[in-house]
Parts: sequence; structure tokens; C-alpha cells
Amino acid sequence: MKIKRDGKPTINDVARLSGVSKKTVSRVINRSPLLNEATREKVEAVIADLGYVPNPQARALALRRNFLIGLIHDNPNAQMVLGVQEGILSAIRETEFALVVRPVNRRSPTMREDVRAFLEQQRLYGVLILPPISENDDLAAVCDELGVSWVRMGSAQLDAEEHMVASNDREAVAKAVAYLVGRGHRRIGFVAGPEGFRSAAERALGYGDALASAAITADPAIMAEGNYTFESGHAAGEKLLATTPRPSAIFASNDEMAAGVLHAAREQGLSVPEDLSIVGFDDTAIAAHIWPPLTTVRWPIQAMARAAAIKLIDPAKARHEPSLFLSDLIERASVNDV
Amino acid sequence: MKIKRDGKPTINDVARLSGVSKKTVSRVINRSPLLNEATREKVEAVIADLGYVPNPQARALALRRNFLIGLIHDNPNAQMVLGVQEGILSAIRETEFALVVRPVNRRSPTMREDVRAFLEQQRLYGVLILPPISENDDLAAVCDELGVSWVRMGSAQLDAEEHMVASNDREAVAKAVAYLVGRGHRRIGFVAGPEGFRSAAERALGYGDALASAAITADPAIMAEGNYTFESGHAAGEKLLATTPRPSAIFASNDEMAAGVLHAAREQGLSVPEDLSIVGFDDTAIAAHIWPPLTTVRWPIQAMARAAAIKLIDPAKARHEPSLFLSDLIERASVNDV
DNA sequence: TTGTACGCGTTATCAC
DNA sequence: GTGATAACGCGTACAA
Repeated sequence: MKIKRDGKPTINDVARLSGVSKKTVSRVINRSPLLNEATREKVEAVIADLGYVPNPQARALALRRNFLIGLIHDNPNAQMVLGVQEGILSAIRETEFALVVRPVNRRSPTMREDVRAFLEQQRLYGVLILPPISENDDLAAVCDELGVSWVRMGSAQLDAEEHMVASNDREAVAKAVAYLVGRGHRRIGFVAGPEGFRSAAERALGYGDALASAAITADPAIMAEGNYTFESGHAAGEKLLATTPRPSAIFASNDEMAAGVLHAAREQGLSVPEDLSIVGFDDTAIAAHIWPPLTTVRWPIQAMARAAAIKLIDPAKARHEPSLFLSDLIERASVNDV
Repeated sequence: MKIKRDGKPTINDVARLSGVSKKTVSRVINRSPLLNEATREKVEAVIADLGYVPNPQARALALRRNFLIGLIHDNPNAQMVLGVQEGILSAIRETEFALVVRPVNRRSPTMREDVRAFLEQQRLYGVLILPPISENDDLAAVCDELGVSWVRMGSAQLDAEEHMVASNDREAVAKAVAYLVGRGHRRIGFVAGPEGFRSAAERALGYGDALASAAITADPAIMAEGNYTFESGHAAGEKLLATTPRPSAIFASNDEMAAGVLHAAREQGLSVPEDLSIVGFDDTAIAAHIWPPLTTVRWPIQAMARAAAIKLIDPAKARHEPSLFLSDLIERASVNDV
């Protein structure tokens, strides 16, 4: 009998040592139901003894599919990306899947081709696409073309359930603004996200919904558009705070912009929340660490990512996973009663 | 001639269509130098025509190594992890390598075994280990045992060059504290990181160096230990600000703790930087967004991660990459002259 | 400079 | 239930 000189034991070693064919070993590994219990135990003993671990490359070759799932994102914010990674990992832990990440540049003219080359080269099992780039239908098309399954996350239901995990941003924002109304605010400013972003549109709709429910007429003078950056929030804050009468509260479509509004308020000598209440969206690390700590809306990111990963790797189990998630309002210290 | 029914073209298809053996195609792919130019062009034309992409699983099997590099981390902070991912990606872009991520829990008793199982199962080409978990020598040992190459990032040179990319935290902190001295501060408090962390020790040494250079005697009363969290920084700030005379400046060993110190100061009615100057370390997102924006020290994370990845995949090229990086002091608004 | 034959470690087919 | 044997797609001796 030939002795393996180097490295790891293979299925052949296990077969030889346990006196069965390698197909039988394969059956043990893959938990085939038609298998003599005694044989199984014998083989399992040898596997444990040898410390045998199946080679995923060989498996991938034979099965014509690998066990890598990809995460494609355009760095919406670090906290979110990491949360998603944790969520995916919680779904694939204890499985043979691994997570490969691929940041892309939304503005690059070669973005589409980059992704295509990546998918073509790595032959991933499937990919999960994060917002904001998930709003780009091109990517889904590329995936379909290449035969890699995909699931995208987003701020509204864009696709059929098996392809989509969504948060209901519209409803979440409506609740947040209603919360301000409940605290007595009537003149509530709004800082929108950039045009072209679905999340921005959804959040704006939620704002409108809440005002309508409270029978408050929207005033364009206290609405401004930002691009999800701190600086744009700062500029929007300056604009809104210059209006008369001044808003008693401002909802910003993300935390960065809310922080910008906060700075603008401080520069004008206003106290938060005494003179101005502020609510943000996302619950990034910033929200908890600025002063005062920001009341904000939090996506259940990990749970969403987990659900998305399960959809990808286990469609049967995915039936029990929700596709639409509602965000929570995180109450901190940036809101006062009027 | 058999026609491939499904899916992607293989090396055999290319060989058949270009009228050469598959070995020749293989030579073209791997840029073998001994190859007739005409043959090469002919084959390349067919490759382009077919849109042929080599199957990485088959390659991995034949070569007995795959093209995945792993990132093992314990989520030091989201910004850093993402920066590292970007850095690695910039090194592997245009190569056949892909990045697989693996967050681990430093406190889990099974951490070591988790990592081992991961490495054993995925048979990675190599791994890159981030602080703080990179300070754990066990992981390097596991890698050696399993024959996966590794490089770790850290706050001081712990290993031979081929295994290490380090920032010189000691020197960086010394510079930051010297900067405070240069602004006229003599009574400078220090918030240390948790015991057992190499980075904490290095930063403490840097603080000591700077004081010694300025002939200032260290005063234990204005030194406290935190555990790199906001809350611990807050507690440390309360302690230091209760001393008499009160420090005119505080250096905190990371930004989270610096933010905590800032809150503590504010609660005592102190203005920053008028009454107290603060310097942090890391330049996380928080640093730029708190009020006032925090002067802090920034690791060149992306460059470091890029160098680490190059060490992993291309030892020859790695000779031209630095192994020791010096951090920059980012001046913002949290420091005043005394 | 190019081709033949075989191995890499696994799964699938189809007999027994 | 189990086992030969042939894929899977590529790289490497070794020969030509």
C-alpha cells in the first residue's frame, strides 16, 4: 500500500483504511440515507482518526459549482458592511460555504465589467448585493446572464421574494416622523437623500405619509436635499435653520447628514434638543457618539443579511425567513417635546 | 467532435478550435516563455473569441493550492476592517486571487479551533491577521502547522519581515504627545488601552518617551486604563479631570476613549479645546464627526494592508514594500495652545 | 517548440 | 447497500 508522503489524507486513504470503496466514503460524507449503519460508523471512525477533511476544490470541480458566496457592495458605510458580513457568516457557519467580498466603485465606468470578470473568474455559488449599488438592475442582469444566483438588499421590495430582502424604509420613516409629531412638533424639516437613490425616495415618501396623517401641510422651504454626506447635511441644516419660522425638529435621511445638521445648529448657537430636535437614519457608530446621542432609525442589518444568505444557499429553509423587515426607532437624546 | 452542451468553454474547447494540444493552451495561459509567437496569437484569438476563462477550481486542484486569501479579524473597528479590505483588494485586483473574510470572536474558547477548521476546510493560499487578534501567537502557530502562509498586522514588529507589517505606534504616540508639549502643555493625562494588548503597551511607551524627552515627570494620578470603549474612556476622563491640578491635555489611546473623555469634560462644564485639549488614536469615523473634530493619529491602513497582501502573494515583489509604517498626526480642532 | 499520458480528490453512473 | 470506472478541467513529466 502506498503511503501518502505529504499533506492531508484523501478520500482514498479513508477508503483503504476502512476497507470500503471511496464511493462509500463519499456516501458517508454526503449523508446518503441508503447506507449500512455499521459501515457508516466504521468509516466515520477512520475519518475522525485520520482527521480527514474533504478537499473543497475537488468537490467543486466534480460538482461543477463551488461553495463561495460573494458580497458585492459599494461601501454604503463601514458599520453596515461589517454588520452584513456578520449576518452572512452566522448563516454559513457550520456549512461549507465561505464568504468572499468584493467592493466596487459605483462611479467607475468599468464597474459592470469588473463585476462580470469577477463572477466569471471565481464562478461563485451566488452573490449578495448591498445598497446603494443593489439598486442598479444591471448587476442582477449580469448575474442572470452568467448563471450565478443572487439576492439583493434594499429599501423597498424591488424583486420577487427569492431575490430580495428589503427593509420598509417608507414605513420606518413615517413612524419616526410620527414620533416627532407625537412629541408635539408641527414644523418638521426634512433632509432628503440624493436623487436616484431608491432609499432616498422611500424615505421622502415616508416623511410625506407622516405629515399627511397628521394633517400637516408640507412646506418646501423646510425641505432640502443632501447626498448622504456630513457636509451636505451641514449645508442643508444651514438652509433649514434660516427659515422663518424655524423648524422645531428636523428629520435627516441618514446619520451623517443628521450630524451635519447638528453642527449647523450648534454654529448658530442652538442647543439640541432644547432648541431643535433631530432624528437620523441608519444608527451608525456616529449616532451613539455625537453629542447629544442621536435618536435614529436602525435597520436590522444582521438579520436581513442572514435571511439573504439563507435564500442563497438554502431556498427550502428560506421559506421560513422573512423578506420584509421593519426598522426600529432607537430613542436617544436628540429629541425633546416642543 | 463533441460539442459542449452547457456552460463555459474549457481548455479542451480552446485546444480543439485552435488546433493545438491543451498543454499548449495551458502554456499560453501561464505565459510560458518558450512558445512560438504565432501559436500564441492564434490561441489567444480563440480564447478571446470563446470568452474562455480558466476554471479556478480545476486549477486549484491540479496545483494543490487555491487562490483565496483569508482575512481573519476580531472587528477592531468597522472603519479599519473595511480599510484593510480595500487595501488587500488593491493588491489582488488584476490577479486571480480573491478575498475571503472570517470574523472571529477573540473571547470564544473555541476560537482557535474555529480558525483551524476554517483553514483546514478552505485550504487557503494564505491569511492576513488583523489586530488585536493578531497579537495572539497561537494563530500563527496554527497556520504554520497547517502549512498556510500568513502575515499579520500589528502595532510593533513582532515577527520576521515576511510575516509582519507593523505600524510604529510607540513613535507615533511620542510624536503626538510631543505635539501637545509643543503647544505648551506640561500636564498631560494619558488613557491607556487594556492590559495584554500590545498596541496598548506600545502607546504607553510612546507616552513615556515623549514625557522623558520633555523632561516632564510622569504622574500616575493622571494616567488611567480603559478597554478601548467609549464607556471606559468616559470613566477614565472623569477620573483624570477630578485631579488637582487638572490636566490641560489628555491623550487617549484610541478615538472611542477620546470621545468618552470629551463627554466627561462636557459634563463637567469644560470646553474643548479651551479648557482641555484632547488627542485620540485611529482616526475612525467618530473622530471627524464629534464636536469639536478630534485631533488624532492615523494608521496608513490601506497601504499597510496592501503591503501585507503583496507579501502573501508575491514574495519577490514584497521586497520593495515597506514593513514598518509610521502613522500621521491628523490635526483637527480638539487641541489649543495652553 | 509541442504533444501524450497521467494525476489532483471528489462525485455520478450503473452495474452487481 | 456497495463498488468499479469514468468524468470534472487543468497542470506536469516526459517524450518527441
